[in-house]
Order: sequence, then structure tokens, then C-alpha cells
Amino acid sequence: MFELERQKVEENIIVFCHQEDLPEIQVAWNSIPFSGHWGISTSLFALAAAEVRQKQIKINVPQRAAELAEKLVDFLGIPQGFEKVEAVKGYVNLYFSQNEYTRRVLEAVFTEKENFGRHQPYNQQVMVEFSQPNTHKAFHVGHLRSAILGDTLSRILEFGGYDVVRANYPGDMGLHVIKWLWCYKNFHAGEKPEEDITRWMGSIYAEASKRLEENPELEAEIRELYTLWDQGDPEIVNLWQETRQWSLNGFYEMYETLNIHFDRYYFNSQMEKPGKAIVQTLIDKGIAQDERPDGAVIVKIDEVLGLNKDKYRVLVVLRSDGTALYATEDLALSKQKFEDYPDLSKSYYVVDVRQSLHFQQIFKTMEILGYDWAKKCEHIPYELVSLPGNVVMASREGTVVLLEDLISEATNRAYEVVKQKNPDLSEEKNREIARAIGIGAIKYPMQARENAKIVTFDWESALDFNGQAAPYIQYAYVRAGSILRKAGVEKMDWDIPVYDMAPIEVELIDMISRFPQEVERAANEMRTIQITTYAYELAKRFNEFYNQCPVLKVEEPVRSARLRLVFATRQAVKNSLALLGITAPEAM
RNA sequence: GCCCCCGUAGCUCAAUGGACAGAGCACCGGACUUCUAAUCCGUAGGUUGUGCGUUCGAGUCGCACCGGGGGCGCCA
Repeated sequence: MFELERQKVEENIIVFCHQEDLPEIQVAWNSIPFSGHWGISTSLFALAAAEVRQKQIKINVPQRAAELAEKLVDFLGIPQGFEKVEAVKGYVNLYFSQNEYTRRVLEAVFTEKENFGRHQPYNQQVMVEFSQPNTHKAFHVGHLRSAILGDTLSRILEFGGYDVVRANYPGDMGLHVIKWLWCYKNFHAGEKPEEDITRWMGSIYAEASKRLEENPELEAEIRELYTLWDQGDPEIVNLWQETRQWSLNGFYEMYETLNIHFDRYYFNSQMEKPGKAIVQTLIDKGIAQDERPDGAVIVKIDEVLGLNKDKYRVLVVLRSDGTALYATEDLALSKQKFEDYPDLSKSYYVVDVRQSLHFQQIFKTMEILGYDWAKKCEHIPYELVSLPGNVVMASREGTVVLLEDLISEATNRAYEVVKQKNPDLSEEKNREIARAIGIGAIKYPMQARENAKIVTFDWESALDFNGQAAPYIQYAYVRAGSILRKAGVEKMDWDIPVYDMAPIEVELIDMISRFPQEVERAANEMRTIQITTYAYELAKRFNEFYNQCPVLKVEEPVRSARLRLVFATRQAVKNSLALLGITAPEAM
């Protein structure tokens, strides 16, 4: 937002370097900490250090940096657009002309509204594959992370200037499905799920696992059933198709509740045949080794590449009995994506970190096969959701928290609070708001964490609506809206009157102005935490402002000015919540 | 054995290689006749796992070690 002024200063710094016979240096800008003022800052340590190196002189670098800062401040004077410049401990701080920049920030927000912060289009298409739920299994809180992370990353990339294709890849075939079918056929034949589909599907799967654990000799029946399916036995295939649909319907419902949408569904089962064809090509080209029937079909990737160390190791691409593996299908899927969307500049896979090696193997194998797009494939790993005591959520062990339980618990709790705080609301409104709050409270902590860090789920903190959480941010939005409603202003322009701003007002404007760069960074680094932190900080500034600065009851022109500030804040809060897939309610 | 990730306040977590390492929770003490107190203000809490190194400057980069988690030929 202030690039021109900054650039001008940078140019002047280079002139200064020439004039003082100093080495030229890349200028890096920071914000000014602890100041309560608003501006930008750069340090002169690097310059001083470069000078010492260049001239082979022995002087103390921090001291020299402080000297240079003083000199530079004299040289710069007060550049256009700034109102104060000072040298502090080797740093040069430039303070913005507050009224000028405030107008600029407000103009941007008022004209761009819901697009404030949006990056200009790169005209590049990217695909984000996420969620990948297994049919015939429960959908638990552990599965939520990929769904939410992928959804928010898609939103961030889209807002960050990319054309995003959101892809889902349900695991609708595999041993787990066969186990389920086996259990259903033998013990639940004819039953149909009424409601709570995924819970019911999950319970059958858990039962299957238990029965097999108790009687391992039954594994033979599973193999048999798998072979039947593989051969296209109509009875099994029909049963599979019917039950698979039950699961998918349950998922669609869940995504609707979570407000998560997909542009494209790929199914595991569809990738079997093309996967096997790729395996055959690998064998024909001598890249894969066919050790059947005694062994499997494998690709010794390191050997093929001529590496002497264990980097990519060995990828098994087909079982010894000729049935497909996850890897078989992943080879085909990677290719299918580029056939469907040949212009993709990136193909992202949001999948947990345990599959890092697997994806490196898949991408490298396709690269060896000669597909250049393989270099555009990238795995975005994230850590798991575990239970206290480092217990992994596993459907088999029954150590799961079902998503539907979490959602109903969170929304019910929110419902009670809304009823208490806002008794005049209609039942319908109350339900709607409770949903926004409950779902937001679930989504926020999943994203407010570094991808590489484990999320530990416990009921208490999951249902804690206080502190750094979604309801706090939503509340700031509601408060801002409430002020605007009561002010009853129909139309407002951004032309803010000049007045003496309180420090918190300056900080608030500063926060608003930072939104576009936070979006850009989140998109570059694929980090949702950038936005969760930003939204919280913004809400925090607003709550402080709310407490310190009366709006409706203050005299003009401050009243008009603050109303504009409130409007701009509300917009920025709304835009950042939208990126997180969290609804901004009108009342709480 | 090889590879990857994590280690920061009592707990859960932040911190583009830069100024005084910050939030939330929990604890204690304040502020509602006010634009919604789901808020705000204050007190307290630290050898950033350990040791070397790179750098003007390291929680951040490199190496080694310690502790925890994960991955390594037919699970997904």
C-alpha cells in the first residue's frame, strides 16, 4: 500500500551509500516494534558489516551501524509521505504521515470491500487435493484436519490470485472395504442405515476388525472375497456400489455442514485399471522388476537413478497376486489430473506426513517415466490429530472422536450461551448462530497450528470458547456491526476527517493495512496459521479500541472518523474469517 | 541401521536471521446505569533440551548429542 514511498526511500539510501563510499546493499524493511506509532524500519547492521569487510577496517559493527543510522537520518530528512524519521540503536525508523495513510487504507477497504486483500490474478491454475476419506469407515476428528486445512489453503490460494481446482479422492476400494463387505454379508445382510450413516458404517467396520482379530483364520475369506471383487463378481460389485454410496452420501452431508466444497471427485476404484496399465509400462521399459509370482512388482528407484544411498528406496507398485495397491492407483491419479487439467502449474496433495516418502516415490517414478509435470506435484504434509497421552485416533481400535458428536456437542453448547446472552432472538436465529459459532470453534484451532505440529484433541479445550478462538473474532465482528446499525448511516465514504488519533486507533489501522501481505505470505508458504493469527490480532485490536474509544457518543468529526474505522475493521474481520471458512454472524 | 518431524512460561502454542522472546489457558486482583462483559485492564511466570560452530547479530542457519513421535518391498 505504501510501495512508492518505500521505493523512493530505498533509492535515496543507495544514493547515500554512493555518496558515503559505502557498499551497496539490499534494503530490508520491518515494522517498528514497541513504538505505538506506525511506520517502517530498516537496520544498518548489514551495511556496517559489509563496510568492515570491504575496507578491512577494525571497528565495532553495532557502533558503526548507529553512526550510519544518524548520518542516514540527516541525509534523508523527512521524505514525502512521512512525518518523522529517527535513528535508534542502529535502526532507522520512518513514521508514516498518519492521516495520509489512514485515508489510503480506508479507501482500499471501502472500494474493494469483500475483495480487500485479494491478490491480482496470476492466471495460473493449481489443484489442491484434500480430505480423501475412506468409505465404509467412520469420519472422525482426525480426518477433519485434512478437510479443513485443504479447504482453507484452497481459499487462501484462490484469494491469493490463483485459479484453484479443489479435488477429493475418496478411498472407496481396498482391504478395508472388503473387510466391511465380508462383515455385512455374514452378519448384517439386508440392513440399511437410517440416519447417522457414517457412524453406522464405522460400527460395522469396527466389528469386522474385531471379529478378524479374534479369529485370524478368517483372513482367508477376506482374500477370497477380494479376488471375487477383482474378477467383477456381480453380486459383490453390486453390494459394493450400493454400500459405497451410503458412505458417500454421509460425506456429502458432512461437507455441507462444514461448508466445504469440491470441484472434482476422483475415486480410488477408478484408478485401478489405469494404474495397472502404468505398471505394465514400467515393466516393459525395464524400470520396474516383475518378481511375480514369488514376489511383487517393484521399482528400485535409487538403483534406477544411480544413487548410492537410500533416498527413494523401493516402491511396490503391484501385489504378487496382481491386485492393485494404493501406490498403483496414485501413479494413475497423478497422471489423470494433468490429463484433465493440462495447464496446472501445481498439483498439491494435502496428506498427512506419514506418507511423505510414498509421494516422493510416486512423483519420482512418474518423472523417470518421462512425465515433466511430475516436478509440479507437491506433497503438503501435516501432522496427525491425536488424543491426550499421544494416542492416535484409529477406527480399528475405537479410539476416535466422531465428527458428528463433536459438531453437535459444540453447537449445543453455543446454543445455550446464545440463549443466555441474547434471549430475544428467535429459535431459528439462535440455531443458525450457534451453528456458526460451534463450527467456527472447531475449525479455528485446527488451522491455528503449524502444519508440522501435532494437534492434540481434548474435549475441554475444543469446547472452550474463550481466549484465542473463533468466537472471540466473531464477537468483534458482531460488535462492529452493532455500532454501525445503531449509527444508522446509510452511505459512508472513506474520506476521513483529520483528527488526533489515539494510539490504539493507529494500531488498528496498521492491522487492517497488513491484511493483503498476510494473504500473500499465507499463499506462498501454504500456512493457514498466518491468517488465524492475523484474524485474532485484528479482533484483539478492535476489542481494545471498543473499550477505549466511544464511537456513537463522541462529538464530530471524531464520530464520523471512528465510524469509518469500525466499518473498515468489520470488513477486514469478515474477509479474514471467510478465508478460514468461518461464518461471521450478525449477532451473538 | 538410514531418513523425516517436534522440543520455547505450570499447560497449549506464537515469533520474514534483527531492537526488550510474545499470546491464550490456569492462578490472583480490578472495570458493566455505557456502542453486547463471549470484552477490557493489571500482577506473576524464561539459561528457547544440551554443547560446539557460522554471523556484526541465532529461538530461527550448520554439526554432534539427549528426549519424544513418525517413516523405511506387497497397509493406507
